[in-house]
Amino acid sequence: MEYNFREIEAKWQKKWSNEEPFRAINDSDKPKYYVLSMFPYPSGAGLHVGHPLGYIAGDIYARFKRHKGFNVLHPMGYDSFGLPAEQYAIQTGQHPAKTTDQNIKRYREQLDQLGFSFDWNREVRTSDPTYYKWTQWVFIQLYDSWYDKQVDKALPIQNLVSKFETEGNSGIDAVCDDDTPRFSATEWKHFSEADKQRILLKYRLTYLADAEVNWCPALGTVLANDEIVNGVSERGGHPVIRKKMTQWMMRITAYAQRLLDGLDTIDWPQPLKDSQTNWIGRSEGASVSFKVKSHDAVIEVFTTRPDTIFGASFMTLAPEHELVQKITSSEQKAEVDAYIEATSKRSERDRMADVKTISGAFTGAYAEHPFTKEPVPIWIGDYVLAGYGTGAVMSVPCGDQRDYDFAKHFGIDIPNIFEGVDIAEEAFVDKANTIIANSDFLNGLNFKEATRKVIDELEQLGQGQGKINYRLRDAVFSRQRYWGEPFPVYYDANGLPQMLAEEHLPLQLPEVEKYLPTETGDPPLGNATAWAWDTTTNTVVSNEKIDRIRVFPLELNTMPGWAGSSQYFNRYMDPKNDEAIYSEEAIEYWEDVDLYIGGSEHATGHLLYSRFWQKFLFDRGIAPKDEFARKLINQGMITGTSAFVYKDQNSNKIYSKGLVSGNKVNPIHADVSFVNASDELDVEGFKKWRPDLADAEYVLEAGKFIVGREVEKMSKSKYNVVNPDAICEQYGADSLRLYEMFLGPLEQSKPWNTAGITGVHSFLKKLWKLYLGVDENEPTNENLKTLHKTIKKVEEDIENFSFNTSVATFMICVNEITAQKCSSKAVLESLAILVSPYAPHIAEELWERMGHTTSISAAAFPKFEEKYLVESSKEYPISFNGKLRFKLELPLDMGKDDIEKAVMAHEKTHEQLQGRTPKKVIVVPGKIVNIVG
RNA sequence: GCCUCGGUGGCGGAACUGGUAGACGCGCUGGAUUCAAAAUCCAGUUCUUUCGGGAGUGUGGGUUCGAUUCCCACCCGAGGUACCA
Repeated sequence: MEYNFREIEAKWQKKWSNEEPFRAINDSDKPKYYVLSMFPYPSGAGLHVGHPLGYIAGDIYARFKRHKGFNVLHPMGYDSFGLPAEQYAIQTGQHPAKTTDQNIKRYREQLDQLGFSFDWNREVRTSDPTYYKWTQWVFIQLYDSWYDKQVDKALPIQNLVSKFETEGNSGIDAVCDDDTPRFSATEWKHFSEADKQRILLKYRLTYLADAEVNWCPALGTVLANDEIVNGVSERGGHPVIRKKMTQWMMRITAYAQRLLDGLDTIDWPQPLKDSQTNWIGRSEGASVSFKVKSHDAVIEVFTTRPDTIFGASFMTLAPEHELVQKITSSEQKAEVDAYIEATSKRSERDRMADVKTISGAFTGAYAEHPFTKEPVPIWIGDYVLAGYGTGAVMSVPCGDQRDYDFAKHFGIDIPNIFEGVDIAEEAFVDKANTIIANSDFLNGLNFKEATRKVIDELEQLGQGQGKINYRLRDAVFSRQRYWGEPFPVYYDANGLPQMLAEEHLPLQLPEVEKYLPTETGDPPLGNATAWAWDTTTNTVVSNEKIDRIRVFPLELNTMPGWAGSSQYFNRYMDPKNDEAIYSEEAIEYWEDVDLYIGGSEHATGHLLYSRFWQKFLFDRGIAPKDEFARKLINQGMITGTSAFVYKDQNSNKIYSKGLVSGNKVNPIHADVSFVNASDELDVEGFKKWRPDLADAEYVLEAGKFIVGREVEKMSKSKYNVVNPDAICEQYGADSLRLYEMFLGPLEQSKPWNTAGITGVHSFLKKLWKLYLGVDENEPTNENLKTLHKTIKKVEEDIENFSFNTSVATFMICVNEITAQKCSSKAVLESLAILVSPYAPHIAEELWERMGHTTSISAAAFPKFEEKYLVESSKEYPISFNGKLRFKLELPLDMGKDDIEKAVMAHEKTHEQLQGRTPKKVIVVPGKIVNIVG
């Protein structure tokens, strides 16, 4: 009886889809376990062999947990709003919903054929109105909240309004815009309704602001910082410029400290935590205000080195700093203007790429040093960023390399304020070894002491205080795109935003003729003819009806890609609930994700925003946990193994790899499907694929054409993409699952090489054969030893996410049991359960053939019993000076002294020693004997 | 530059708290079976060797009876980040 994987896999996939054994229930006596793999964006290209890696690992874990008696939630869905579908719509006119649907179908087929135990009843799609209703709902909750620093949490905005009514805002410590005015309760009461709304916008956790944003002209939208890589858009690699626009913003900065602190409470990979830490960029220091001489102005600076304040020999402002125009002297005006003009022409990318060139201009103005009262010249320079801190620095050339370089370049004084340090060549930046000198009351103090002291003194003067600064900026939440969640917002007669009431959600995406921005430069939703909100009927109506009395224009922007993915893990808990984002019972039961698996590329995007939303939901009592995922694993990338042929530059010859040397050649990618396990090229196939190279002369070696191989990212353009469909067709899903795991540690990146799959495939065939003559015989001790050794190792491996070593363990087990000619049902049943998380189809089939009528997925995991592994003797390695010389079988219960006697009496020991007396004999019972001397 | 992770046969990789380096698989070599091939099975496969042995986990040092494992310095590769004051 052959192992017919095609028949078996089709049979069980159908059965699982009909009988739904993986349906999770929200109420169970069993302990819960929530395994989640990051949901995919359904791209048109479908899955390649690298994509399922994390899904397979998650599926193995989910299946294992079911065997262990847990009620497992293991859902899957689609992050189905996004740019590619919209770009495609722009090109072809096809509605993104349509292409997205097609792509999802294709994804589902591919996922289904891999045998995942997803609970498809819980599928979510971010582009589905029943889903984005709740994305809009969370947005409204954010809008209706402010952040109270005193209790360090988000509170309802109504609570802030009552405070304003009784005490104004002077006693309130809130996260708000910098330009928020002070007002009393009486003043508040006299504000117009519109002014009240404007004030509240300065406090809301999502708010409208004129922000400097990253505008990508090619994509016609703004981008968040994490969507820009090396100064160009992450998608498409288009240039990005700075532009001031009115945008929805998320006040994520309110959570900066908690996002940092929370990292200590979750089991996430260190590199991921590090990149979030860097992204948040906390720095501790002081803010200092410098008075500007002969102007009524102060310059606020933030510094992490207030201890070096006596070394400040100039100040530098960002060219965009608002004071520049005001304080520049008439003599310097021409130079300053020219400099500002020049920097504004340089793109962000230029400025980033070129960090070597030092440039700047003197404003002609002077600040006053807070302590010495000496004049400090004020410069502008583009090395100071407008967007960080206050856009101004106190420049201490002896203590900061950039200030040092700037001072050297422009011939500015470099006073030395460090004890026993030479600054002739470079600045001294070593905080830990700093002793301050030439600094009045700070002399002789170290960094910590001096910092504390100077902050005290600044506070006395009223010119500064200790401050913590974060690099993290509030997140731009508007996108000028069509294919995203519409904001549940209309603009009233004052042009102020108003939220739709919860009961009118979802606000559905309108139909448009074109997916491009309008002629007037409005976002694509500006093309919609019916995109106005009638406040009497609470429906979307034609734009013609807009009267700004009852009918108002709706927001034209849509939400960014990360909106939908910031709460999907919670929505899975109760995905069909139409009354609430999820029921209280559901979230009380599932609480949070126990295991989250996904790529590390989401470190500063999805994973940071989701943590922010979760903390917010927690503050507002909507979620019971303030971190959504306890443990997270980043699966490594599967890279491709590209194949090359070598075309001679001077002739029409194409060389096999071994014949290249000495010839000038151009390597040309060959599609990996034409290459076999021994790196031989199917030349005829290749010629058909590349007709332009069909008439070339192919120079073979030993009758074969051998390709060169190189590991590269798996991509269409490198012709190294391997499709899982083809693998499933040829070897089956179980083989693919095993092989993906067998490649190496889950978290490492590793190259794909289809050739190796024959190993796991023949393992499955051997496994299958074992079950052809199952009998009721009692297992021997040897059988049980093999089995229990395997149970122990596999269980440990799964718990450590070391799936590659389990596969090796299965192979060893099957090899041993085959050699033992064991066909005992007791052993084989256990083995089938062990294998089933990895290769579920074959396991189900074998299980059924052994007479079971219920799914193996519900069977209890075999219990490991130590007693079968107890050995009576040990083959001791006997080494001399740490080098193994021979082995000696001795009883395990033999004592140290007896072992030494037995070893010393052995003839091979005498041979080794050749009459010498050993200096020392190390005996570690049960481990090793080492003879020294 | 900084942060993080990694470096072991021809290849992917294994080695628990320091204790027999190279498990398992691919590939390769030889053999069996076959008219032949596929498939399957058996044996071998770190390098070197005068067949006794010798060397060996990126490099150099250190700790130890003993180091792939711990410590120091360096080299290389991958990822992240970068005028962040």
